[in-house]
Parts: sequence; C-alpha cells; structure tokens
Amino acid sequence: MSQSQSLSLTQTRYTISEVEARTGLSQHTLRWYERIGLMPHVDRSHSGQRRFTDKDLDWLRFVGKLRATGMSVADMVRYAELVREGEHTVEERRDLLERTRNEVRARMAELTDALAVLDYKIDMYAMKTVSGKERR
Amino acid sequence: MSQSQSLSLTQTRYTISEVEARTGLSQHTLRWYERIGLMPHVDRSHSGQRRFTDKDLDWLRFVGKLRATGMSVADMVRYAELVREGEHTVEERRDLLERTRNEVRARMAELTDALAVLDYKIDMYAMKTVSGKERR
DNA sequence: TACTTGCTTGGAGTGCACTCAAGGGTTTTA
DNA sequence: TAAAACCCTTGAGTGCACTCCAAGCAAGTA
Repeated sequence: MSQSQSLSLTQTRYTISEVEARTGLSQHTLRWYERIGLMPHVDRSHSGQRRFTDKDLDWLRFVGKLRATGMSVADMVRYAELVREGEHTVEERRDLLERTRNEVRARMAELTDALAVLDYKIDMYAMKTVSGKERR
Repeated sequence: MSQSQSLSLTQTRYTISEVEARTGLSQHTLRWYERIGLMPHVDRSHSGQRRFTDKDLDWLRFVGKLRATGMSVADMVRYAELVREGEHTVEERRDLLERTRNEVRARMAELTDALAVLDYKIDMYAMKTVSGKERR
C-alpha cells in the first residue's frame, strides 16, 4: 500500500526512447523537462542512462494536461517544485490550478466567440460559392 | 451605397495612437502588421503619417478574431492576400477558414478534457484543505 | 572485433510573434 | 517660436518552448 512496497522487483523501467514512443514527447524535450526541474528525480541505470517508471509516465501525462491548458512551462515548474516540497504546499497548488482553470474558461469563451465569427464567414462564402455555381 | 460614395468628406481618419487605444494593439504591432502584408493599404497624410479608417478598424477587429482562434500570422497573411486578390479566391478563403474552424473545435475538445482533470485535482486539494482544517 | 544503435552532456540554434532602439521628421501646445 | 508630444523607417533584440549539434561513452549484434 505504501510507495516503497509498490517498488517491487518486477517494476517496469523504460528507456528514454520507450517514453518518447509512449508519450509523444521527444527525447530532447524529456531531457529538457528534467533539466529545468519539471520532473521528479529520474532513476538511472548503472551506466547513467535514464530509466523511467510508470509513475514518471503518469506525471508526464498530467504535465501534458497542464500543457494543454496553455499553462506556461515556468508555472508548471513552479507546480512541480510545490509537489516536491510536500503536503504543506497543497493550498498554493490549488491556487495555481484554480488560476489556470479560470484562464482556461476565459480562453474557451474567446474561442466560442471566434468560432461564431468563423461560422458566419464560412456561411457567407458558402452562399457566394453556390450562387457562383448557379451562374455558370 | 458604393464605396467611393461612402468616402465622404466627413470620414474619420485615425492616427496610429488612436488605433492603438481603440484596438489594444501596440503601434509597433500595427506597423509590423502592415509591413508583413496583414493590412490592406493604409492611407497616409501629406507628410506620410498613417491615417486609419473605420474600415481598417473593422479589419483589425476581424484579424483579432482570427488571432483568437490561434491561427498563425502566416495564415492570416495568406488570407489577407486572398482578400486582396478578389472574388475568385472565395473558395480558398472558405477552405482556410474551415481548416481553422476544425482546429478550433479540436482545441476546445482538448481544453474541455484538460478542464476535467483540473476540476478533479482541485476537488482533491479542496478535500485535503478541509480535512487539514478539521484536524486543527 | 567491427559496426550499428542508443544514450550522455553542455551549449548553440530555431521559429514565432512581437518589441524595442536609433535617428530623424511633424504636429500640437504654451 | 520653442518645447513637448507624436510619428516615421530600418534593423536589431526579446521571450518562449523547444530542437539540434558535437563529441564521446555504452550495449547489442554479425
């Protein structure tokens, strides 16, 4: 049930190219994420090569969601720091996520509005195209 | 009714700083938009200063909507070119707008998905915060 | 053993969308 | 009329999020 127990002998460890295939993130980006502090510490093989765990993959999936929200990398790094610092940062993490959520909602409202304009224009062009065809 | 008739003596002409105030776009950006071909030809005063018309403001508002969709500047320039080329480009314009619309819809689906994750996480944190307060 | 493939690092390069600087002319206000 | 505010151009600089490069070590295969 505890974390150390779940780290059994059979735990799968992925090379960087396996993680690239699984996440769609390039090896460059994965190394860069680690460099800038966007990853919890990544395990290494005896020869120093990265060995990612399923937990790392989960984290990368979550980071992908944050990216999809449009959150900046700087904010994602801040969030990762807070996670590393432990439970007493929960409130700040929630704040950060709530701010992000508000931005997403604003973004979606903007998109909805722009979409309406697009729909209108496309309808106009569709009408022109039809009347052009009729004229022939 | 025709455009030349509407170009009456009383037509308002805006300086670049008026347009900046009205659109929120910086003077730098306005000049840059013109430079890269994102504006129809902008009128000049006898001394060479820009004088924007209401038509220009309308165009800038539309461009703002396109920006809001996430369309690249390169694509917006392409669209502006097509408009300048005349009625025979209507079909290509509609294609461009339809592609953009599809991207917007995809983007919105992504945002909806990410928003759900955010909601879930925030709820988790809210629960932790409450139980933390109870503990005191 | 030789070769291929994969991984390492630090630092440089890229593409996008602006954003600013320098040096100079123009218009408005006191 | 003089100062202050505004506008012009060309070209360089910025911030972000990657993306690539060089040089070298390591592991697996013919």
